[in-house]
Amino acid sequence: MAALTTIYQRLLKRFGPQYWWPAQSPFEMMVGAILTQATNWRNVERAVDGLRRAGALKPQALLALRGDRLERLVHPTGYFRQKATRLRVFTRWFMSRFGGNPARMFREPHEGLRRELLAVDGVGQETADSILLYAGAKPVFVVDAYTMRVLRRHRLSGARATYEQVQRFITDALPQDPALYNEFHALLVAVGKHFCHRRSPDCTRCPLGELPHTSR
DNA sequence: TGCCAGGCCGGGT
DNA sequence: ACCCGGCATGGC
Repeated sequence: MAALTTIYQRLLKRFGPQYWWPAQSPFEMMVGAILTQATNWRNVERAVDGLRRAGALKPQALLALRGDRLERLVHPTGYFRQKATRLRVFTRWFMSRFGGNPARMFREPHEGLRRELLAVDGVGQETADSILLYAGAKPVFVVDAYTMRVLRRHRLSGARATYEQVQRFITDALPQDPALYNEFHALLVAVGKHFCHRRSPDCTRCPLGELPHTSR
C-alpha cells in the first residue's frame, strides 16, 4: 500500500500548492473557520468580504456590531443566527482570554489551547484544529469530511474510524511538520472537491486511482 | 430540481 | 459511545 508521503507527493504534483488558509490575518482565519462549518467556501468568501467592508475583521469592531447587522453580514453562509452567535461568543472569549492578540494566544502550548477552544460554544474538533494549524502554525492535523471520505474510499482507514483515529493514523505516519500538515490537508480537500463527493463518487480519475477503493 | 457544502450541539438510545 | 434532527443559504 502506498505510504501517505507518496499520496501527498502525488497530490502536490497534480494540484500544486494550495496556499492555505486564504485569510489576511489570524483573526480573519478564525472567523472563516467558524463560517465555513458545513458551508461552501464560496458563501464564506461573500460573508468575509462583507465583514471586511464593514470594518468588522477586528475583534472589538465585530463585537461593536448590532446583532441584526452581524446576522445580515453572515447571512450568505447559512445558519446565520447560529453563526452570528458563535462569532460573538468566540470573539468575546478571544478578547477576555488573550486581549484579542493572536501572538499571545498562540504562545500557549497547543494541547491546552485545544482544550480551551473546544470549551467555546460552537468550536468542535475540526474548527479547533483548523485554528491551531492555520492560524497558529501548530503541528496539528485537521480531519474533515473530505479527509474521512478520501481515506475511506481508498481503504486507508476503516469505515467506522473516528476523528481521533484518523488524526492519529496520519500524524503517526508523517513527520511532525506544520507546513506539511497545512499543505496535505488542503490537498485532500482539493482532491475531494474534484473527485470525492458524498454521492456519485467519481473516483475513476482520482490521482490516487491506482489504489483500491470502494464507493463509500 | 434536488443534493450538497472545508460542522456543531443537544437529546435520545 | 454512537445516532439523529435541527440549523439555512447559494451553486451547479
